[in-house]
Amino acid sequence: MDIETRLKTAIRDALRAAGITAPESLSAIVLEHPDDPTHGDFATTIALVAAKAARVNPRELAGKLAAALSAAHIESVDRVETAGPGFINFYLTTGYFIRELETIEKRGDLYGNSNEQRGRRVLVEYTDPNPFKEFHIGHLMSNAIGESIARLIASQGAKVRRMCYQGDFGLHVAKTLWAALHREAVATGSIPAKRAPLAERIAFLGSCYAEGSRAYEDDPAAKQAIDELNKKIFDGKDRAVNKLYKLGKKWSLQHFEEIYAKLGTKFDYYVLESEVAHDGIAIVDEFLEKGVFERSDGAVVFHGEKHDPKLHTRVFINSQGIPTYEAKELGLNTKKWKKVHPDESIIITANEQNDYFRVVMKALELILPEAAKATKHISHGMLRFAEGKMSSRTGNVITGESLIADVEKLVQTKLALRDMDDDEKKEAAEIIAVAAIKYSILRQATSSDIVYDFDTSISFEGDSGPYLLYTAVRAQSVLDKAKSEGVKPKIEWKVTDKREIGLLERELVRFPEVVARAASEKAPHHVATYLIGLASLFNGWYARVPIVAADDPGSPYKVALTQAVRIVLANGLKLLGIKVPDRM
RNA sequence: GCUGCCGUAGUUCAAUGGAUAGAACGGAGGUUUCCUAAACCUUAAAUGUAGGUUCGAUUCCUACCGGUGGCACCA
Repeated sequence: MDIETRLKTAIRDALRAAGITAPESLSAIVLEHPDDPTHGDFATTIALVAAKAARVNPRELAGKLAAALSAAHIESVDRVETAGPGFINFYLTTGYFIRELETIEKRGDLYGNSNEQRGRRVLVEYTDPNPFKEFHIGHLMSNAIGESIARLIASQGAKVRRMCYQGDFGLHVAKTLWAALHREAVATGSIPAKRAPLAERIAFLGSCYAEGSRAYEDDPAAKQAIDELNKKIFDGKDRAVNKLYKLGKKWSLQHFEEIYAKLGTKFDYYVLESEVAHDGIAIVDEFLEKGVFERSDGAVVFHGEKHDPKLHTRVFINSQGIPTYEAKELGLNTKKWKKVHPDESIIITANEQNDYFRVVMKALELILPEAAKATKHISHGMLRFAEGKMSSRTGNVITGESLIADVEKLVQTKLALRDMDDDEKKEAAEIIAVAAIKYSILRQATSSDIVYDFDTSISFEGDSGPYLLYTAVRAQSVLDKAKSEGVKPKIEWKVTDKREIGLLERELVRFPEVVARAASEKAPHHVATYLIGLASLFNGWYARVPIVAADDPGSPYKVALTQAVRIVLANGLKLLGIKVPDRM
């Protein structure tokens, strides 16, 4: 039984003994860590909450409960005190912390994991870039958040599967291909050769998309031509169009694969929109007959507002018979259900899709209620410029790979003076750059926007990814020194020691609790916030205390503590999808 | 117009309804014969406005103000 369960059980027993109706579920008993360490390791406000119903003085009730809790001699609890208006504070024993430190060393890279979600199957869909369009920094955001949530859930014992849904169908493809064909026709540019570097071919597609989008909005003739081309692509009967379509798609997917590798994501499933489009139509047709969908102006629509006034009408099949994003979403989700049958199906997108998802999920609820029930849409904020929204339609975007490359260059200048060879520097620069970017995304709650500014968004100091890496690397170099000087880490504690369990030890042992919370709330920023606090405590301690000294009897313990810090930092960073370089 | 989300130091972010609102950057001042100064130490600085619920509100409710997203054939 863990310490929190022991405390909560004891609190419930004490309440009952005091003649107060105690909550049946332990989760209703709230334990917190006081901000001020002199208030103990755990505190509960149960006396404040229960006092009113019982019509007693909260301070008296707290005193009564504390006396009972004291008398109960809870394992690992040193003493119980009351404070303020009726707080009950618990102080843990030295032995508790020493045993936890031993657990860290013993469990190593498994420390922080649990079996809380064993047996559950969870599917996470994220990143979702579209072939023929750029992989922009919004996709970077979805990837960082999705990857971290996947790792967090897996750390709690669930079987996690990752899915990437890529939009290879739809108007954006027609716009891009139209511009490519148009350029050839008017001889203003030609399609790059196969031998051209991939980056050049991708840039070509991006500029075609921007050109096609402008034409679609400004030129009615072009709009008509693009709509017709969209139909041709969907029908798949025009050989020339098919050939160009397949080529562009291949380039895009190849390009995305390079980025996933750099970011450290491995998908279990790739689903293309073209694979679910026909299923989507079939579903909509079937439920059109059953009355879920209706015809309107030649299109097939779902009147969301008929089910919930907060919802609105959306088109599922347009008047040309082509399925929209909505119909494809239904095809995708029924496919997920058949293929993976998850207990929980998580979809991560930008929050501009919130209202869209509410409508589509309502439709799914009427079609496949079990699947709708298991599905959870998590949205993240937008990466935006101070001046406004980023849009690939206008070409006003920052691509994922250019951002990584720019940050890498900056990191290289900082590594210049280090005594490392070029390959080592290059490898470290890539790891550090990805860490800096991912951390800047994961440090805050996923729902809020990030206003992007290269100079301030990607930080190397203070509350940043590189700070965490630097701390982990520094801890490693202390461990290396200990090894070379023959100081072996040893967790030992004698009653006669004058040392005290410090803030560093107290913070270290809270890691599993933080991970559990981050996993259940699907909120990676809890891990990020925790790691910064831990790193800061370690750095402060490091600056004050010499760790490695052969003639210091306390040295083996301090080396062991350093090792525990290194383990927890590395494990936490891994949950954020961040690797630690050997040196930096 | 209807509707969703968000307003915390100069700036970017934290804070399961609890004790003195916590960091980072930037500002001011300091630390390197010693394990990586991408570090450390000291210091000034904040809950949009008005009500309400509560023993207790940054957190919940209402209104207003400001920002941002969505609202029919894009994704």
